[in-house]
Amino acid sequence: MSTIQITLPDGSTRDLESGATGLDLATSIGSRLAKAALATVVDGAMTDLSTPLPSGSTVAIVTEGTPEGREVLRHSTAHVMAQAVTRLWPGAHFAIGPAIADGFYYDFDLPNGARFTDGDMERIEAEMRAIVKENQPFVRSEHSFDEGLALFADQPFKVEIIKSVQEGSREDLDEVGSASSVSAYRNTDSFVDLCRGPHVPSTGRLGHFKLMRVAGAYWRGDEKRPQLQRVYGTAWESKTALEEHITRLEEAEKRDHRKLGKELDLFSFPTVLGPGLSVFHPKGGTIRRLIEDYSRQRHVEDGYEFVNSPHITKGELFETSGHLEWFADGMYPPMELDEGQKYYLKPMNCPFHLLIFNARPRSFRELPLRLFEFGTVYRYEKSGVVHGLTRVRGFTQDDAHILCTREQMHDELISLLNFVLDLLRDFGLNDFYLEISTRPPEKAAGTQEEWDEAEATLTAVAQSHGLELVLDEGGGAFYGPKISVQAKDAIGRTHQMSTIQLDFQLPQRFDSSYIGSDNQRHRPIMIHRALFGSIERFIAILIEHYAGALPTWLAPEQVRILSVRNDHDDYAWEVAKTLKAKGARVVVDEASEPLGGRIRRAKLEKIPYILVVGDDDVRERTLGINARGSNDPERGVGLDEFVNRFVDEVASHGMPEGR
RNA sequence: GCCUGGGUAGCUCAGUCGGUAGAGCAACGCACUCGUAAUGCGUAGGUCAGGGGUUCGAAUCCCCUCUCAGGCUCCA
Repeated sequence: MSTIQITLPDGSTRDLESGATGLDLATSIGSRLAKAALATVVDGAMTDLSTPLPSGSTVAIVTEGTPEGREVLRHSTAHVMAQAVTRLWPGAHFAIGPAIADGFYYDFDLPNGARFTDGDMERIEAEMRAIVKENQPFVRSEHSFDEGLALFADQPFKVEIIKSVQEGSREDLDEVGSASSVSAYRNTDSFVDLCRGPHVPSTGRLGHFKLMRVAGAYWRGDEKRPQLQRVYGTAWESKTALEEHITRLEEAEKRDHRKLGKELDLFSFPTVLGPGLSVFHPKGGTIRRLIEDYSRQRHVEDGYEFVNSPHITKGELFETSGHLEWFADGMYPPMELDEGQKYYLKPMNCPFHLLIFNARPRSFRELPLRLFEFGTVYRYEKSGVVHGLTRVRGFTQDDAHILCTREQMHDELISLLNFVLDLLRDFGLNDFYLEISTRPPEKAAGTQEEWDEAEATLTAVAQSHGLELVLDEGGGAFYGPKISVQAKDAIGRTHQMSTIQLDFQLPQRFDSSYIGSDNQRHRPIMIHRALFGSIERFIAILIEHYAGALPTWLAPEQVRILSVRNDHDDYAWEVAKTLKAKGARVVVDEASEPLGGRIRRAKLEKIPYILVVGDDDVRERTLGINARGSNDPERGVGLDEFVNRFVDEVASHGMPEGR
């Protein structure tokens, strides 16, 4: 018997009998590894544990609990679900079933137009558990295209995939395995699925899964093609990992800004207004005012000019800008006046800012001109897409347009990105990465040099911040490249925050120009930028980031003072007066009901500081401090000491020290 | 826009087989005056999302509309 030599990831080598598989390799290393093994990576490509290893290859064992291991496990679980569905609904067609973040899905088309209901989830799960118990093997086979078409003759979606690969489409290569043949995995005589693999050795290796929901999904993601039913599930390597995942979902749900917005009385969506239209209540309005005030202050410091524009305009403006040509679907239909004049609600502020620029001849000496506005815009989002404050039909952008010369573009972008990151950090968002969208391959406004310079500058600036940079090749709009700042929140979700977009197009459409030092007219470059994106969305992200416990400087109510008995009320009001003189937002809650109940209510409202004043405090001019996040009140703190602490914390944008 | 599931008091929810509407919290009133996460008693609060239908009788069954949630598509 000949032997083969295998190199392990650590560089060591092992000799195995010819024909040895990944499982043999794992077994030769240790029984625990063999038990945890799910698949192998042979020279960088994932294969099944049962595939014979080629001599001289470098092999890594994929184990449970690793990202690759989970992917294999989830993908295999998707197959089990497809089998379960075909058992329960004979004749069901299945389309595509990949592993995704935290789980998997599979798309189905049930016979006779049948639909899944929520109650079916349990039935399918039970059938899946039976399949797991049967410990069916995953057996790989390779076929020619014709064999593949015959094998899946009763599965039209699979046939379509095979045919499209056969015709040279690369889109479905991942499903099939290669451009010259198709691979399939068989679990039983009656269930086989087209698949690239790899899979776990047998269904007995699975089991820690849960079906989450059913949803409609278009075949091929195309709105015009039939809608299939997608079943989502989550799957993990152990019961503990599954439970932890469920707990994380519950945690995210607790942070949901729509839920907290209601509980904390910040904003609402009165149904009489229509979908995607919000009202801010006093507390939410306070948060909003604080965010806007701070933003205004920073913009003044950074050399922005404040402008203002109306919410409606004649259609001509958006004809000039091109919005009516390209973006009409996203706009509210026009209001038509008696004379036939059409007025539109504005979906964007940029054309107005260009009118301001164009209002009189501009000199190069005025550039860069930075025009800022909290501009409220209206977009007719499709009814199914509105979501809390993050996707609405009426919202306010912290919108600015910078008009500058091409020579100024570089420095302007550098200072702009610094400004953005600095501002976001002031709100406690610290974990960023950047995404750069570059020149689209087909048509693009502006010269190649302008694009190159803009892209190089954006890249250099991003790198100078040491931030992770994701390239969105060719993803820019035709009128200019874009950089967007993605921020990770406290539980690791990413949100698109700021966008900085260069525009080589709009100044041309509006025939904007400035007079250069050469006494000639020149076309300015325009930079669109919104740092919060929209204030509504930014508030939503902050609420979720902080789980509603906003830092003291942003808390609508910062301090609540509770008197122990009514004869402490006067002192409570005196403390309130002292704090208000320092700008604090304070409420006094007099002793009309027991202290415990008042403490509880204030805690539920996530107020940063609850101050309790009783006999000792009136006598000594002190306070009892119950800070948010703490269940261990501090007694006998001097009033002046607290005031200083509070003022420092607000100035530094800090949080209460909940011990 | 499409698919699936919802909509009962301000909030969170219960409501059996189709038989005439319930709880807790919040609100309001009275009493209680208390040192760190729920004081007690009482009062009031409903077009069961809206409209239509079936029925002796509808929160409950059927249809339409509105709206919300989760997805899909979309997000220049």
